[in-house]
Amino acid sequence: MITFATTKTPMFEFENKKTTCPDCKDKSCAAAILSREELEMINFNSHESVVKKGEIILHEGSLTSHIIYLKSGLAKEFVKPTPESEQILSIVKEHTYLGLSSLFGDRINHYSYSALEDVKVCYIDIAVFINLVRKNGNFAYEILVSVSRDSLNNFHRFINQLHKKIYGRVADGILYFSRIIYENTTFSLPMSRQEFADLIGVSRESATRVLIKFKDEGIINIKGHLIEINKVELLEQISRKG
Amino acid sequence: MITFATTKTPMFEFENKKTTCPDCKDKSCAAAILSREELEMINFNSHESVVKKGEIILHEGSLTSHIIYLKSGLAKEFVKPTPESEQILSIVKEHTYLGLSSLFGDRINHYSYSALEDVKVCYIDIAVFINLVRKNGNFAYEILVSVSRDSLNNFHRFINQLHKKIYGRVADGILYFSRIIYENTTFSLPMSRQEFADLIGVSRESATRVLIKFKDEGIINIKGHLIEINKVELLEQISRKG
DNA sequence: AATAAATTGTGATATATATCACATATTGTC
DNA sequence: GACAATATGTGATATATATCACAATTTATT
Repeated sequence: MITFATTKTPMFEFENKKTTCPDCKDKSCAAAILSREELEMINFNSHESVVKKGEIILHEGSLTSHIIYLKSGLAKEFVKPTPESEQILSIVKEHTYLGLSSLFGDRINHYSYSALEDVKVCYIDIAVFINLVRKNGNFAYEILVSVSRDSLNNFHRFINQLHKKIYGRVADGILYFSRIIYENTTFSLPMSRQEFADLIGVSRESATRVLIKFKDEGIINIKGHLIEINKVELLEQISRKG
Repeated sequence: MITFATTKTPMFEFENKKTTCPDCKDKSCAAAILSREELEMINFNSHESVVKKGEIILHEGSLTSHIIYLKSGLAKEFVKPTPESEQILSIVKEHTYLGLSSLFGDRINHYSYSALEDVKVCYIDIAVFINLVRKNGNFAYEILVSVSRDSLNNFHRFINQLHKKIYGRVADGILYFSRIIYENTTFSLPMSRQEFADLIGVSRESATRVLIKFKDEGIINIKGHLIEINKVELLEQISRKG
């Protein structure tokens, strides 16, 4: 059996865990197929924590010491191409591992993650995690499915982004929150206009202009962060056209 | 042990294999750790073929029946956002599996692949491949490493593309072929100007203008498809600046 | 509740690149 | 080798969006 480098101690203190891994109701699909013994092993080598809105969960460039599981809440995955600009790659929902591709890629975190609202995370020792992958092919298969689906989803969004003009991008962004994140035509945008612009790859002023135009045209209603889609089909058409 | 749906018969005839899998000198890193028995099992359930330049290896939208291994040559991975436009996502070198993320994602091919020159490919039955993943955690781990690294590499290119202007994109494109594909400052671009433009996400005329400008400024030499980089540091600076 | 800081929305202007048209060069087919 | 088809390079023009400046609004802090 292969073992790995010792894990690094996180810099901040953990809250005591309220639920053990075997009894956890927020397991990932992959974890759900693990045996009780395997879950106990994870339980013994992991910690749960609450991260407050706006706080960094994982830094780009840092060494992966733990695999981080987003138990509840929303986070944003982003990079800073320059010190004063930020590009948001995707929004991460609950029941998702953060940085899997970085872990298996080269052990360095390629993206940063921060909490968009107060979130619960579990830090799982990577030696234990990797050992489970190597020993349990079915578990490895489920992790492969996760990494693959994340990759496909994010690629599709990037491909769309690359060939669409600003109206299509704004429409895509709105539909992303409606369809993928909240599964509702009414939702509260969990970020500033600047962050929304960073997600869809346009300037803040341009994003605001188009949002206001969609509002003036009755396609959506806006009240601060609250967004309500009135004309779904029209928005989808704008999304398709680009 | 779990087994999967029967594989579909490929539409075209295979050439007889010249080398068995255990004796193959072009194995992937993952395949290199398989036992002789496991390699014999793959050998028994796979075929080798030559695909000519310009021919499609795998169609977007098709159902995955085989995992395809690029034994030698170059291919391009692309999508067609509209019937008359094409976006090249990446260039695939030899010793790479095609469409791994689609296989593990949802069994439908999300991208198309075509040969940029005559290539050799092996078609491996996916039931056998997936069975090996489930049974051999170390093999699964290596496949995870492959999928993760592909994902990281392609994401980085997309992130760069999204925030760079045209000069940075052309510089990136040239350096991509020099550093990643050919590992040489002199190489023959294995595609038309239109395809190069499709890879970096600009119009054909704009790509040509910048290439000619780089040539006029002595940064590169161009002779048809042949490109020679004269000022690597300057090109890298342009690449960084975007 | 007052105040400071940050965010948002708007107007004006600058600029980067796409698009269009077309001549020339290169490649493929017979 | 001749000819057709495709690719390339260039000039002119259109257009989309970024940038800048700043007033108004909202949020955070005390």
